[in-house]
Formats: sequence, structure tokens, C-alpha cells
Amino acid sequence: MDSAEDTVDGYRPWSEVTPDAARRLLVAAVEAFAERGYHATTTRDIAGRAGMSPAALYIHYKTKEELLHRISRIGHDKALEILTTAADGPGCAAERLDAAVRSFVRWHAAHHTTARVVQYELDALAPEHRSEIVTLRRRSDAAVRRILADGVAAGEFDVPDVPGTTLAVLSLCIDVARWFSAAGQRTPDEVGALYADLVLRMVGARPHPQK
Amino acid sequence: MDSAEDTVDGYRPWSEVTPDAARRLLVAAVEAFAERGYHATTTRDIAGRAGMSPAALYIHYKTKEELLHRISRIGHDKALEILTTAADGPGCAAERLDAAVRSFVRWHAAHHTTARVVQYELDALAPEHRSEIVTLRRRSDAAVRRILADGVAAGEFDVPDVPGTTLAVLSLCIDVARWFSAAGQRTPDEVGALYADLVLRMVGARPHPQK
DNA sequence: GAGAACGCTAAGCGCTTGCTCACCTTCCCT
DNA sequence: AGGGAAGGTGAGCAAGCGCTTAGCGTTCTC
Repeated sequence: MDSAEDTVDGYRPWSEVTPDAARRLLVAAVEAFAERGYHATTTRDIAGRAGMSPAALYIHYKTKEELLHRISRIGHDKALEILTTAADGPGCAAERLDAAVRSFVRWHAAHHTTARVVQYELDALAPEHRSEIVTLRRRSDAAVRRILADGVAAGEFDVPDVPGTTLAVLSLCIDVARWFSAAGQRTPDEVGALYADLVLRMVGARPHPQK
Repeated sequence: MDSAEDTVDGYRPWSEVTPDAARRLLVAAVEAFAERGYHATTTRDIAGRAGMSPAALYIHYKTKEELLHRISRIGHDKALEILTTAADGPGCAAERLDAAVRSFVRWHAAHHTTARVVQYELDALAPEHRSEIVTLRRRSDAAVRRILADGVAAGEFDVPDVPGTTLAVLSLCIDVARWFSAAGQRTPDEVGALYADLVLRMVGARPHPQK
């Protein structure tokens, strides 16, 4: 089911998870969690999707929650990487904001199955795992805020409330995972382009005022 | 816990639910579903919060899913009312869009407990209840799209992709329910004002071009 | 003032859950 | 050829689940 996602951006998801059986279980868990939610998913369902008996799950993972934590950790690492790459990249603030929103949204659309688990099942994590993930999210927030602050300082953006607008931009991108469907009309690229344009309008981007 | 919400906008939530015991159970279910999610909430937990035995729940509701359906129905009715009131109200397209976003966001923030259940537990509904709710959501979508189309026709807005922008506006507002916390710094009014401004920028609103 | 109706509880039924355990392969290493 | 990881299974345990049922006190009706 995830096969259409396999090579998006030349990135093969979950290739870092070994051995093969552990990866198959993890992919099965992503699909099940995304479809029905963490709490509504049974360990028997996950094992069944991976073509194994229920007991096989516990050879590779201590608990069902560890599966969720692994998924969440890998997903948040990827999300943070996307945002920091764009924030630290070349170009003016508007170009970096465009790149950040475009690639972040494209990832949420192309991997909406994974993204749904990553973004909406945070509360199911154990407290210590949750706080680890929250730290990563704060760093994502900081990356976007940095772009906005740079744009305001350079006179490129008109943003009265930088923290509030940062929150809104991230919220807009994240929610793509909730509504995006591969069966819909829009491709991830199209949604990324649309959202990049909308966000540049939100920050009142002016084309290179100092030139 | 919900007491701080009780009289927002002069609207006392759940006053339409009678008798008193049924309302107490429903309010308890809203809190529990919002905190832990539908599937992670037990009927014993709901009854306990309402100060009753587990069996008492089944005098007023046939199943746990009926509770969710009632909550979802009432919440979606309210959301649709807010949006259609703004869409059919007086003023130019920009004023109506401002009113729609402002009041819709304010409701999601002030009643974020309820809104979280309404917006994020849709998948837990039985198929026939789910499709009933989806119909209501399509009407909300139509209300916002109507404002945007009016603004474009009047030359007030610059929106290349009306359906896509409608989706983004609603998505932005809805996601407030996920991140808003009463413990945070912002009041529902402040978030409403911020978001109304951001959305007017998104649609490229010009102040009354025909005057 | 008898009797039905209502709102509620204590107990518990049948089932599913996350997870364990004893055992079985397969395969590599010496 | 022999031995021990590594990776898997079938059966099943204790706990918790949604929901039901028998019965109790109170209130309303005529």
C-alpha cells in the first residue's frame, strides 16, 4: 500500500530499519496506525499485515508503544532535517521560506500515511518518549521562526507577530497530513506550490526590496 | 474543567442536552475523548467522571459510539452555523471573510476540548454516522468557498485557486483545536484576530477597490 | 395508597487485549 | 557432525473491555 511512496525524493523510507522483519513490522504498524489510530490498532493486526504471528512482534520490539516511538522518532528526524536544510540554505528569506514550506508540505502529502502517525499520535507516547519528541518539534519551530525573523530584519517580510505566524505556518503544513489523500486530484508537488505561495502572501513578502 | 468555557459568546454549551444526567455524561465524554482519544477512553472512565456507575451510561445512550455521534453532530451544527452566519452576513467579501475566520477560530480556541473531538475523532464514527457528518462538513466548505468566489468576482481578492485556498483556510482554522491550550499566552480573541489578518493576506484582499 | 415508571447500581458475561512461554526450525561456526 | 544463536510459532494467561441483567429506592399517577 505504501509502495507508491517508496522512492519519493529519491528517499526510500525505513531503509535505516533492520533486519528485514523488523522493517516489515514497522511499515505494517505505520499503515495500521494511520488507518485506525494507535489505540484502535491491535498487535495481532500489525503482525498479520506483516505476515507473521502475533508473538513475532515481541522479538523485535519490546512493546507496541516502542513501535510508535520508533516511527515517531524517524519521522520527526526527517521533518526537522527538511526544515533546517531549507532554513540554512542559500537565497534570501523569501526563497528559503518558499523552499521550507514547499518541501515540508510535499513530504506531508507524499508520506501522508507516515505523517499522520507522526503528527497526530503524539499523545499515545509514554511520557519520556513524548518529551524527547517535543524537543525535536521545538527545533522545527525554531527553524521556521529564524526564516521569518531574517525576512523581517531584511525588510523583505511584513510580519507583526513572528511567533504567532510561525505557529500558523507550521500548523497549516502539518494539517496537510490529515486531509491529503492519494485518491484526490492534487499531487504533492501541486499542494507544495500552492502552500508556498499562500505562506509568502501571509508574511507579506516583497520581492527583494533592497535591490 | 470545562467551566471556563461555559459562557463564551453568551452560548452555554450542551444546554440542548437533557435530562441533566445525560448532559453530565456527555460533558464527561467530551473531556475524556479530548484528553485520551475515543478508543483509549473507557465507558467506566466516562461514567466515573460523571459520578455514576458504568451501567448508568446505557440508560441514556445505546453505545459509546452514540455518545461520540451526539457530540460530533452538535459540534458540527455549531461550526456550520458560525460559518453560514458569516457568509450570509452584511458587508463586502473581505468583511465577511474576516468575520468567518475570526469567529470560527475563536470557537475552536475557546472550545478546543470539544473541537478536538469534533475535528479529530471522525474516523471512529460508524459509517452511516460518518457520512452524515461529512455532509455537514461539505456545507461548511461551500460557505467559505462562496465568500472567496464573491471576493474574486468583485475584484476584492486575488485567488488563483479558489478550491485549494478554501481547503487551506479551513485547514488552518481547524488545526487550532490541536495546538491551542488554555494555559498558553494567547486568548481565543487574539488568535481569531491574528488568523483573520493572515487569511486576508492569503487571499490578497485589497481594501474596497470599487469605491 | 397501590402500581407503574424512572433512574440508578452491583455483579458479571463473553470477548479481546497486550504480552509471555515452551518449543521448533534454520543456519553458521568450528 | 555437533552446538548455539537468531528468528519464528501455537497456545494461552491475566487484565480490561463494552455491554447486560436483576433488583433497588424514589417519584409520579389515578
